[in-house]
Amino acid sequence: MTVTIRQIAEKAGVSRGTVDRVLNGRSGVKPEVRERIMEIVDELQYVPNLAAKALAFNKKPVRIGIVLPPRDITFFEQITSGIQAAADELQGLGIQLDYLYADNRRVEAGAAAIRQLIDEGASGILYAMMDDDLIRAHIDEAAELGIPVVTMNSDVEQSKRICFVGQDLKKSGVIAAGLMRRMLRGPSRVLVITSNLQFHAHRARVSGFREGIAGSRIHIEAVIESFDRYEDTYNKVLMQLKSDSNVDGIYMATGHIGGCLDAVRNAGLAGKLRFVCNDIIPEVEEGMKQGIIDFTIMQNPMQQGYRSLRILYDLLLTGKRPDAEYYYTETSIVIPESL
Amino acid sequence: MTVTIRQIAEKAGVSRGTVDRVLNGRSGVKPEVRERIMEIVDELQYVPNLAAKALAFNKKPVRIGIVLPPRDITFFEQITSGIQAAADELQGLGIQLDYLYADNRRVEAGAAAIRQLIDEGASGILYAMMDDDLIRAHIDEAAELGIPVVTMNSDVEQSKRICFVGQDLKKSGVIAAGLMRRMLRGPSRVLVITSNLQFHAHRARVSGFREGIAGSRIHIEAVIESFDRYEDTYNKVLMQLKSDSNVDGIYMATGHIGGCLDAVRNAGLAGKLRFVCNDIIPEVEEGMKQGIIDFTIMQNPMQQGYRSLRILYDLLLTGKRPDAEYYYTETSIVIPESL
DNA sequence: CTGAAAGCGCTAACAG
DNA sequence: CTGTTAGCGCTTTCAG
Repeated sequence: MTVTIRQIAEKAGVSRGTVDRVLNGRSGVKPEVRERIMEIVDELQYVPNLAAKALAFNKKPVRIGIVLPPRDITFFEQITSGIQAAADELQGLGIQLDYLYADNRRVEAGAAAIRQLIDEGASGILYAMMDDDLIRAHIDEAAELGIPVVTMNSDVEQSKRICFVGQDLKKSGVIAAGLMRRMLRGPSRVLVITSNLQFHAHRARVSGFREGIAGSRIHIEAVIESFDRYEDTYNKVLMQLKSDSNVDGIYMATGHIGGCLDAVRNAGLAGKLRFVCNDIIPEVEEGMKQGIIDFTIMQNPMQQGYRSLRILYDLLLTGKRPDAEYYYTETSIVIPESL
Repeated sequence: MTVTIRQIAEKAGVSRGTVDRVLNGRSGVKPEVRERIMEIVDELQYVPNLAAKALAFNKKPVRIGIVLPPRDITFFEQITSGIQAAADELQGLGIQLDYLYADNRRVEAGAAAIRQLIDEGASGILYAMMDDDLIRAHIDEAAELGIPVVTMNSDVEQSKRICFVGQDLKKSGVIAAGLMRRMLRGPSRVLVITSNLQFHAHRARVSGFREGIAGSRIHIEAVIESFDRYEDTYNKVLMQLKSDSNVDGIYMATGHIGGCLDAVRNAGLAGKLRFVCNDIIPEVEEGMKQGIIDFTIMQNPMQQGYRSLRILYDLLLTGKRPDAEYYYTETSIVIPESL
């Protein structure tokens, strides 16, 4: 028989109201009573009934605020669809979602969104935008007020967020190396392209790649910093390919994929060198179809959205704290046939 | 404002009991009243509240029976863990799970399990065992009694099961071909190994592979039927490898992977030919570590378990019918680094 | 064929 | 500090 709050109350000789107070850490219970109740709870292995809880919450649903970049950024659509999937499952289980879209190039916009959610009395926040001191301060403020914040997709480091859900950048670098090793079996030279080595996040993939090729006969010819711009990427890669005729592969860790592909095309090397990159955007699909890109490595963005919301829900409704500070979503190897 | 059963009742001038009867298709409501209520339901876009429903069901939980092969088959552990994950989320939401482990080599055992669940009054059944006429008959019987059956992992074709959740065999063959193409760029010959071409399920991967290599310079040297046995596999593959010195790759569609790996080893070809197989079992991990196997293709078995239970839950508790007859779980490409 | 009422387990507001 | 009570929305039994 499943144990209820009422049984605990009877066994402890108190009312269920009191048990509820103890269970939810509300103040106003004599310490000794609290302790006795806790003992009984442990002993009976009480597990709260979700349906009952959710139903009771229906009067005043738990509000979860979601801060996202503008809707037109396609990458986030997938994340949003994951959030939506979780929301569908959680439909009618005592929550209400408030979406806030903020300009992701202005930190003030992100901060303002958090502020707004705090003011409106949100119970939890899902934040998927850039890292910055101002943002950090706002997240910490929410945390102080007891509003848990989950960062998603890109972390806000050193903040009081409850956990981060996103990709394992280093792992994707290691996988890229594994793929290269399978395609380039003899002594060979590869180019690694990244945005900006000053950022930890960008270095992670490159260092994973380095680790991954250790012990193989693959040599990194150069690491090119492209700063995410088409021009820089195109020019630097093209120059390298022209000056150096023995490049066997390219690992595009981060940066402007279009610029890189064009450089390969104009160097007349399309399909002649092995090419591994990340994520799937139209340019990548195109490049795969043309046989320029061999593999792309994906971080299940749907899963990111799904997990983030679930974590917040579980914390808010069942009190279950996330079991880790970092939740890495599945890293998968993709070829067009596997989509 | 969310609309409730009570509002519908008021608007229709009846009691909530009557609305409930209509909503759940129970008999004993005058046709005209039923119709009027249905109209209002549509008009108001009524969505039942899950928490309330689940809570009410708590008196007499919906019982879902799960028929699985014996616990010691490791492959099924992953499926079970997926079922468990769904069960955890559904904890306290009005269901109760009954696991039944049956000998998967005896159809009578599977049939008896279904019979038992029917007799014990299960509301839904998850079936993950072999296909057979006797099984089909039992599934159909359950279906007639209004007990939905979901087949998982391997389908029971032409039965009245509500849907099937499993892998897309053909797709995995196509992916295998895509991987081979990326590793074997020149004219090359591959061996395809399968269990038994008489079965549709086994032919599917092979035909997917054939499709996938179309237009490439890969040629299928031979399709070997191994009948899942170590001996057959070992002997046939070894013989082929010895008699034929120009095999560049092996696609192990189904069969005894251990036998095949040993044949490759003893032919002195470990690491010298490209090798793609399916799933991940200890032998495969070993083969990957030794550099014999390049890629393995996986069908997320956890997802199978998770989805299956969710589908049954949604059907039973919210009345949402599965949107498709076939649910294919994600097919993913795996190398050791990506695990 | 239909209505009324009790109850699923928990929360919250109000007394005391 | 603690007990009581009235719901949350739906199902189910018992009358009528």
